[in-house]
Amino acid sequence: MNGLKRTEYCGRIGKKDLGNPVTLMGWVQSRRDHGGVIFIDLRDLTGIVQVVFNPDVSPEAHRIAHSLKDEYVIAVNGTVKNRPEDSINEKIPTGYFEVMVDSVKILNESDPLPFPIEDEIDAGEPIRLKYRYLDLRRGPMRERLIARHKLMQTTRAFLSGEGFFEIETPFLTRSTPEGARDYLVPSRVNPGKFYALPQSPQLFKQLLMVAGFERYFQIVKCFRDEDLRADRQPEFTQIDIELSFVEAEEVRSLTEALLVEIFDKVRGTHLPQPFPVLTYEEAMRRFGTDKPDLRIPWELSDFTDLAKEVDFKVFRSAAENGGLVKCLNARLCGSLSRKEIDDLLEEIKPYGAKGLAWIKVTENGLQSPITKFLNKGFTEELFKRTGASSGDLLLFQADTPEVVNAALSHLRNHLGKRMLPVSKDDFRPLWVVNFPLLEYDAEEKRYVAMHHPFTAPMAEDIPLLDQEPSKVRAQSYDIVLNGYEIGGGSIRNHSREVQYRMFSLLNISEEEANQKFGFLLEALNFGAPPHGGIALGLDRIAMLLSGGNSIREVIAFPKTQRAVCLLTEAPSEVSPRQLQELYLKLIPPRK
RNA sequence: GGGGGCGUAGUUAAGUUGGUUAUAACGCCGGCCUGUCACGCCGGAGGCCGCGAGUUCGAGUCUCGUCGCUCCCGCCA
Repeated sequence: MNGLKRTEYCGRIGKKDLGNPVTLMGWVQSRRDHGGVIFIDLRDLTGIVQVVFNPDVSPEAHRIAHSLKDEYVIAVNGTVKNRPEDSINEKIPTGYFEVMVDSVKILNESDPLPFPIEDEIDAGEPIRLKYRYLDLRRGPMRERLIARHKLMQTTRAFLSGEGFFEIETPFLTRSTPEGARDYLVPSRVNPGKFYALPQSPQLFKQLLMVAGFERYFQIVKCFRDEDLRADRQPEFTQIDIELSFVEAEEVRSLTEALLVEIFDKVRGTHLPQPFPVLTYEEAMRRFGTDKPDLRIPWELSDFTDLAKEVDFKVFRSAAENGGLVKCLNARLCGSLSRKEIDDLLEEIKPYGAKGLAWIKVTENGLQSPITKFLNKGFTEELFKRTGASSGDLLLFQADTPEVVNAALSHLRNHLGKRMLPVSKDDFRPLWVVNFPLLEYDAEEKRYVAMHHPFTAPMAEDIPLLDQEPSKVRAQSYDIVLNGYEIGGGSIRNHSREVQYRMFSLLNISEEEANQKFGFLLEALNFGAPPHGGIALGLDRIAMLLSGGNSIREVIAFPKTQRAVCLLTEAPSEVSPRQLQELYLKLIPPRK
């Protein structure tokens, strides 16, 4: 840069600089050439300031300014001046000042851009991802990544202050059964063997508890080779926490304090404590989901008992065959037209819904195609259980419990966000606790762990492990915010016996358990303290903090839904030589 | 694995019942302009209508297939 030294940032030019010489460096945001005087908005990390090239002040600088184009990188020397009174720009923080340029140096040129560097942009996501380094020059992207930085720094400061140690764990580790599909890494020095990238540092953090660190945390990448969603990337970041000598309540109150601190420090939002705590059973009953969005003040009510008595076949057969009949009271949605209500069925078909029964509550009574089937007892209870009043819309599902809950909770979210003033500045956290320890996997014909296989059952449910495994509740907890699961954890099994019982319920023999998890099981034999922890989804928290709809917006270099990086074009083919070194041979994909 | 939406200049979009040379805005290139800040004015270039078949005298438009992006279901302990 020929010994040039920047003396101030563009966004920080102010009264203090008036009359002083400054050297600024940055990018050409825009050029306004009046034939005579030329204005440039110069941008750096901190903002923009107008720099002025006047041929009467410096003919040489003015000549160079003619050749400047968008996103050229330049250094300017000049003097800070007040703008003429009629030229003040109130829209930018430096709008009262400008820099009259004496000399300018072009540090680098730029090709014409694929899209403009502006806050509001209408370019599509693919082009933004291909040129992510340009997309990240835009103010909103910069702010989101800076907020993410603050989130990480706040977390580190808070947890360090609480006596936690940040300890790294391996990325090249062993593949274990259960859970998500692993990303595998072939080992060159061990032909035919593979590492797996961790789905989470779960086992290592438990080993750190056995090692006596008592309080561990890590901000760490995790890898899961599963299909992507707006809130799911194949590599994502967790705030991973584990503590010894604690029970669930302590992990929860620590997590609450951390989240309160994060929301305060990063966006100045106060989260009221304590967070509500719902059992899994209660969440499913009242909201039909284990991650309800509490910004929507609607609940479900159960009519399965009464449905057995009514003359409406859809209701009665569901109720008699182990299904559920539930109702969502979409308050004040009675204004929806017949067609709008019919269209709702399309919304819930993906969840297996086959129909949608509805009742409008009007001042003149109930209006519905199904009231003629309902007996008096049913309609009386209708008001009691749903709290319905005039103007409300009651939506019914009668089907298997899974379909009923999925469909109604989707309608609750869908209609709630459409009909209610649900704000992204409104944050409603809650805990959902005591999930079932196990769920039956019909495909594999065995139980699988709902959280993970190291989760401890609730002490009072241990007797049920043999008779009714599906009724056993876990000492587990999810933290939910505005309909997103932003974290989950549990108290772990520190007893080797209980851990073996868990494996046997999962249909994993003692021999297999020893082979695959032997290192953990053995560690439990050497004075493992009672311990538990939680993992928070940093990307999702960052997304919610910045009001986004996708975690891609808070990840510097995210992947597309096909798990491709449009910037680097990863994944890519590799050379035959690389494959040979790894003793790998490709099999063409089945058609 | 399945369902929905989208794919047309560099970018974002329009494009009628299938019909002449595929439009517009921004951007880009050239010229003019000494107080603009979405600067303004004049002129110009720029197209594999995602790709491939098919129907048709004729396809951006209709059909089938395929690829890509996206949202969702399954999947994600």
